[in-house]
Amino acid sequence: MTDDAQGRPQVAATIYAVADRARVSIATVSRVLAGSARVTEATRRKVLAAVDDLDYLPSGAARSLAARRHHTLGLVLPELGGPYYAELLAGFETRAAELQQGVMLVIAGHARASTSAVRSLATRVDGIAVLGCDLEQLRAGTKKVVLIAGDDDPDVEVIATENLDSSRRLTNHVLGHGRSRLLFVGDPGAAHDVRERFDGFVAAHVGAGLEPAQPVLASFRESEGQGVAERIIAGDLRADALVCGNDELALAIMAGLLRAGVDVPGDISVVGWDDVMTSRYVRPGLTTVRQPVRDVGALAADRLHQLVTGAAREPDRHVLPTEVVIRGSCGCPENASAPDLDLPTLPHPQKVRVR
Amino acid sequence: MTDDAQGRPQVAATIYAVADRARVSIATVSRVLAGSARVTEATRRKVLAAVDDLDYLPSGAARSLAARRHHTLGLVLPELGGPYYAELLAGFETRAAELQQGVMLVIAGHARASTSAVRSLATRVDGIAVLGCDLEQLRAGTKKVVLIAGDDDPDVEVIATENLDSSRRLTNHVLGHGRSRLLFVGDPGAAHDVRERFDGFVAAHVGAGLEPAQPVLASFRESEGQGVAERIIAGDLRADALVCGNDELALAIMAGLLRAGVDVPGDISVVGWDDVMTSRYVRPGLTTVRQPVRDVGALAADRLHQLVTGAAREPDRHVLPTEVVIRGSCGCPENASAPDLDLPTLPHPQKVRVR
DNA sequence: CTCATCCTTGAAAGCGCTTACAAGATGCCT
DNA sequence: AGGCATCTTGTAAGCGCTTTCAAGGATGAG
Repeated sequence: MTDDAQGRPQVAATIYAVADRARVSIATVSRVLAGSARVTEATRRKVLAAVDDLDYLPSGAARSLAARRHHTLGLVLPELGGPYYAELLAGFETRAAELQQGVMLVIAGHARASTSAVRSLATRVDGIAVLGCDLEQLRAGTKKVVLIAGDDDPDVEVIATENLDSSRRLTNHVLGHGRSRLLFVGDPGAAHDVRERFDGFVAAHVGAGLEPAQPVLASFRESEGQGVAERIIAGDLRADALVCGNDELALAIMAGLLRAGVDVPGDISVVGWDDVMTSRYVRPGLTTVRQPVRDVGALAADRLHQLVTGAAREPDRHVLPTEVVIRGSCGCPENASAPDLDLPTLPHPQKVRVR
Repeated sequence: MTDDAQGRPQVAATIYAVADRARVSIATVSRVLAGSARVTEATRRKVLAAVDDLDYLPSGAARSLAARRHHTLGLVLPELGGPYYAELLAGFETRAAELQQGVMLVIAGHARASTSAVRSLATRVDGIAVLGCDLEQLRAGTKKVVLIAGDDDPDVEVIATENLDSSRRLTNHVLGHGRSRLLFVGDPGAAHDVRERFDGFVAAHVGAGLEPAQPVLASFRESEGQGVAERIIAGDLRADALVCGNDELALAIMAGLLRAGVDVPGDISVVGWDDVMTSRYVRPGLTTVRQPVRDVGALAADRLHQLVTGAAREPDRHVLPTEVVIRGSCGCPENASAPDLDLPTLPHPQKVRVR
């Protein structure tokens, strides 16, 4: 075994090399490294010294194979645009790290390629958390699964945020501004949580004795918001308030409207969902709904781990509360101090003078 | 072997079960699954049928152990706040997926816990890409390493974006607005790329025969920007232009300034770095520098894979070009059609009437 | 001093794959 | 028909660990 220019061995040391050097058996090395078994302090030190000398790093593959556990959790996300997914991922990773579990990420993107990606993911993790993707393929497997923001399913663990009621309250708030021609922008068929938001929109209308309009189908991208704004400006779509499925869409629409000289919220209210950073910075501030996204990620990792270790037996359903954040885009005075505005560490520019 | 309520086997099928069912040897199953070797069409179909019947999913651990390859790349990020890291990750994952490699993510966070996290990461991947974290521990290992946004190091692969020259140009642009008391906000000691941005700031001053001020130390968080804004308002800090290390900081400072009635860019110019979404939406639009973050991530995955497969032998250094994005916060008219403003798919609200 | 008891340590059997290597089957030519 | 090259398939030896089981040593009681 020769070393390279930097003087480090070309090939990684194995447990055998460590055992040899410490003059013990590989079983003892394994015990020391596992930390659990009873080993004399003297041998422990010998082994640790050898590990150190050789820069020994155990092979994860061999370990997983022998122990039948990967100590790794998988997360499948449809994309990584916007702060929503990043935040979720951060919560997931952080909790997983606390549980000493690694995290493998798959961005599902196009269904074709992702099927194989998810299958291959399943070969290297103990369990998988899935957001917004079809999991039919997983259903069949023996891996543990957690569905994030998925529909009710008694057979599967689900972590979701509250949508229906907050959407109803948000819609009611907009109606309370005297608006009567509201449009829901988003595709209720695209994801379960969007469906629930639309249902809340409908429920508020029904509660007020109004007829809800059909949803304006649009996916959650800024470019689509642009298109919606144009249709409104062109008179193609008539509304005095827009309840949007997420903030990106709402922001893009609002920007398009403002650019064309439409007064928001004077002529038309716009509200969103997610409370992204930009929503705090634009004028008028975007009224929206804040979800505990990080907590969702953390809880997903937590439950997945419990399912894997057997600490949890039955799949359960968890719904985390959300919070309506009132700013100016709905028609409220910008400096309204709604109770949910207190985010002490974040700036809430309110009486900004522009120009 | 009993099945559970849903009728799926409790324990995953192995290659032996598949071989038995297809009446072939495990070697043949392996060959069919690898897809490479020469196998009769008839046997191939038999095997594939058995695989299908049994819902066979190979064990990643066994596979990695036997083949001495994990087919997984690791990525170590310091955090996941803001769009920068998410974008990088997206580029990395996407490219890795194209190369049929899995991705394991570690958020380094606190050094203490992350040392063990990175060590354990190293046991399950073929190579590691690191951003902004100490890699002394990795240097010693036998794993391949790519440094993202790291300092020059002939021994290690480095992927970076151009900082010095674009920072010099950006600073010159601000100086061109007749500003003379510029402050750099950020901590050049915190990361190599911030150091380069500060160096560019200094270079521009030197080029103009001016004395550069000491940097205003601040980390890249909105809360710190708040503090800087307060110091300026209090007169604690005097400046007619702020060159900020990133957009979050610039946006928070600008918001704080505007809220206090300071005219941006009339009284004071503010520019940032990164071109985050919010920078396009705020008024005035934030003049900043756009980096090909996604490409950086993709290139990192690419090079790492090449290093692992041996397609690349020598560590190399890659510097990707950046682009100054002129908006209103530097003092330019908001509707200036600077050449780098053409982002056709993104809205650039320009003549927005607010209230 | 002897024997039972408790601890520490080692031997060895897998975990589920990949991959030389070898053997058998098939087809072609003379 | 026999001999040889070619192609397909099987045999078996690991890959580097964990973990059971058993052996040997140390310890204490009688």
